[in-house]
Amino acid sequence: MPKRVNLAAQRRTIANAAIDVIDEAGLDGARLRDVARAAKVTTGAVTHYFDGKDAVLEAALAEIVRRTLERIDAGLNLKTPTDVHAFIASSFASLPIDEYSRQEWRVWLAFWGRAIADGRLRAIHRDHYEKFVDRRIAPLLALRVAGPRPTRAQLRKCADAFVAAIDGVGMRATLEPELWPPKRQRETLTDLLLPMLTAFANGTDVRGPRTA
Amino acid sequence: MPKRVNLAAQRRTIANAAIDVIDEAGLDGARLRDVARAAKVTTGAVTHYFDGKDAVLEAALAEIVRRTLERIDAGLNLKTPTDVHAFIASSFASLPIDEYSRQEWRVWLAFWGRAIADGRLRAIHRDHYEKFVDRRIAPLLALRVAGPRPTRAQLRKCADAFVAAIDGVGMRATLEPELWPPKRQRETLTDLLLPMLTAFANGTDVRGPRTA
Amino acid sequence: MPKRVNLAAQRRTIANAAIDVIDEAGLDGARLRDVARAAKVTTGAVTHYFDGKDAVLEAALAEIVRRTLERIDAGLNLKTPTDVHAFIASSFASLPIDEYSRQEWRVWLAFWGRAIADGRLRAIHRDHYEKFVDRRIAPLLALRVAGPRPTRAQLRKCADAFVAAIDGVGMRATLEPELWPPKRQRETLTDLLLPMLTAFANGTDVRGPRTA
Amino acid sequence: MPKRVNLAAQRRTIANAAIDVIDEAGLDGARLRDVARAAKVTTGAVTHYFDGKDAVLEAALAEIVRRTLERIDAGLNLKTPTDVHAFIASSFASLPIDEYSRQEWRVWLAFWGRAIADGRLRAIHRDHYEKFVDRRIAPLLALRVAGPRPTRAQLRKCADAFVAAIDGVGMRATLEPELWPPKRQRETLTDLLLPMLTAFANGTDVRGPRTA
DNA sequence: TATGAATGAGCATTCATTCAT
DNA sequence: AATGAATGAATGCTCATTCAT
Repeated sequence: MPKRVNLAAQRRTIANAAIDVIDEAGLDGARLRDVARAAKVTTGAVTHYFDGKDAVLEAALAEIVRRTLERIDAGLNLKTPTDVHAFIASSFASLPIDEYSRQEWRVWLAFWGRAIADGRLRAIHRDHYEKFVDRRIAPLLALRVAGPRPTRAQLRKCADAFVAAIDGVGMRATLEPELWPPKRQRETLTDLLLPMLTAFANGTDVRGPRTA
Repeated sequence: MPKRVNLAAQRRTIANAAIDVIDEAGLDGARLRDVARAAKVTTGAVTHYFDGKDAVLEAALAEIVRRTLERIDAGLNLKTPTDVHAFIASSFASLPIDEYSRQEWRVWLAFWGRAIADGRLRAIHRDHYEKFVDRRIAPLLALRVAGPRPTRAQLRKCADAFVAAIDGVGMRATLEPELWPPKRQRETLTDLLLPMLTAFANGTDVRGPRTA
Repeated sequence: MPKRVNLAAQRRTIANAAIDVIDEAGLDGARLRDVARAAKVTTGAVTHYFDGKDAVLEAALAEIVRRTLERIDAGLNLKTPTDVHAFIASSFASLPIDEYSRQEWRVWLAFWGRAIADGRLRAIHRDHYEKFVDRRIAPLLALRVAGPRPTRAQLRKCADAFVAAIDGVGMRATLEPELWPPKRQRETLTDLLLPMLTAFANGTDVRGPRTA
Repeated sequence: MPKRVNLAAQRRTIANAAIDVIDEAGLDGARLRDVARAAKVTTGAVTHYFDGKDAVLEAALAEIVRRTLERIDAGLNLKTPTDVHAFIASSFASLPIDEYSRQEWRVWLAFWGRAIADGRLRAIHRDHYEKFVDRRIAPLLALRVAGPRPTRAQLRKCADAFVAAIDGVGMRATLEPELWPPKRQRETLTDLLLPMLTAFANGTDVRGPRTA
């Protein structure tokens, strides 16, 4: 009988190796040979487990997404934040604040440009944002201490804004890491979110004031 | 007497052609041959006016940056917004809300991934953000209707948050254009900026509340 | 006690599978993996029963030759044709006139090009023609109704011409199947053979008339 | 101004080089690198003049066809054969009787197997046979010394048989060159064609005898 | 005996760059 | 100044073969 291998595990190993290579060489500079070497397999093995280079890159992106969501879940499952400051603090884990998360951001960001033109990558992106937003709905709802219960649409809009703030700060910090230490990231994100979330928590986020 | 050609103009033509090609084929898929064809010159001409492919891409990015800033200046020079709503409205021009700005965003975004590893591109990026933030300082200051005059650091922080909000929304809208029509972009950006800028305008943006 | 498998049968199964694969993908496009799949065995089994790809192809060619001769024998053993028309009619079975024989011709023809440079394949070819010609000697002799008994050399020459006619028609029909339905094949072959065989039967095929 | 090259001539040079390589290594063993070397250009040049390997092989086949027809025309243009023996003798030039024609036959034959599955190659083949047959119509007609003027269909059938005879003999001689010296080829072809063409010349080739 | 995962050499192909004109 | 033919290094991919199980 031939050697029995864990197919999924091998694929995962290669995907993780691909992430390292992409981080070092960029999405363009990533060669299958280097991915193979990083995964300690041969080039033939890589094409054995994947249909080709595109499939490997796709798997790498999917792995990045998986990691990102895993981290959010880990933080959120611990305990649902009950006040605005705790909520904001829980989002810091989504920023590029340590070497591990910085790598994820670098690779994540490297895929953006390609996702524009690549339908499969775009689908993964979209899926990611959908889940990313979804997991914030419940915690956001828990923040509301006054005013009417927000509609699902309102929650979603609030989550959209929240996600945009993280992306905006995280992107900038990824591109200018030496100028954006964790402290600056946290402060900027707080500046952006605190007013909005406070208003949301108090139920004063209605459109009323804006048009009034 | 040799033919006198407008060197700068030719370089600009090629850079613009490069933008179109990058938009269509992606940063990786962009071939110098196609850039040449799009600029209606020969491949030889491209390498004649530029040191190589990297230089062409660099010029394309610089051109994107130039266009972006030009648009901001055009909007801001018209008249400095005097209230928060007007200020936010003036920022809408920075979002991917028409085909022209969408192309800029697509190409701009395509460069992010490469800028991480490429020092020259990163320098252009950094330069862009510096200018982008700088131009917001004065208009922001003009918003302040109450409270003490903000320090330069405070202004900069506020501008940072402002820029992050635009980037966060613009990025998402660029990757999911069909899900993010201009209206949704404007609303999300307003949700994010209105509370913060209102607080800033009223001078209630002090850190006090946070530590209290 | 180890499992007793019918070695020859397994080899035959694989060779037949190879024929199908060659017919579909061509001699170059034929991959050992596909042969294995077609034979419902693993790639390992194929290399277990054969020394390598060349050996498999060789076996496929040998099988084709075996089939071809088998058909001739089947037709000829039935009864030796006693007149020229019957003789010609008996040769129709060697043409690509049904899907079964068409496949044989396609594969047979695919090997010609490779046999030129490959000694082992060439040997099989040569062997085939030797047998193919041999089996025609007796039937040809039976046709002779007048004139002196032909020498073995004369018989062989006549058989050579006969075989060439079949090959010429069969090849053309294999390459242009839609233009060469069975009827056209039979007619062309008859046009070619009837005058020659009639002369042979009557003993008027001597070189004499030509020099006379 | 850049160097002006004769595009067609370069393509022809490469096609001829491809013929040599195919003859030596077989259709499968033919590597683009070797074609390039044989043509004294680089691999890049080969793909510059052709779309890819398939296009090179196609050009090689087309060149073989061109050469073959050219030879026929050369022989036929000299003077139209006026008797059967002269006609048959003129066809000897189509057999693999010298090293030059032998190479053509080897390469020509190598393409048969692939043409079965490749539409583009098949088209070239078909075209070849069409022209090959066409050029025989007039000379055949000139042979007719008695009987009614043959119809175009009759002529075509006769030409078909003629071509099949050449192919049958040429193929066999190509695969067994040491057994088929020019003399044997000529004799076999004569054995096959003389009775048929004599009947045709005398107008006794009617179907009558066959059904009678 | 039989498996099929893994190997890795070999291939076509792409494309920035060069340079004779 | 401008051309575009030619270069050739570099890469993804294929697939016969090997071999631990």
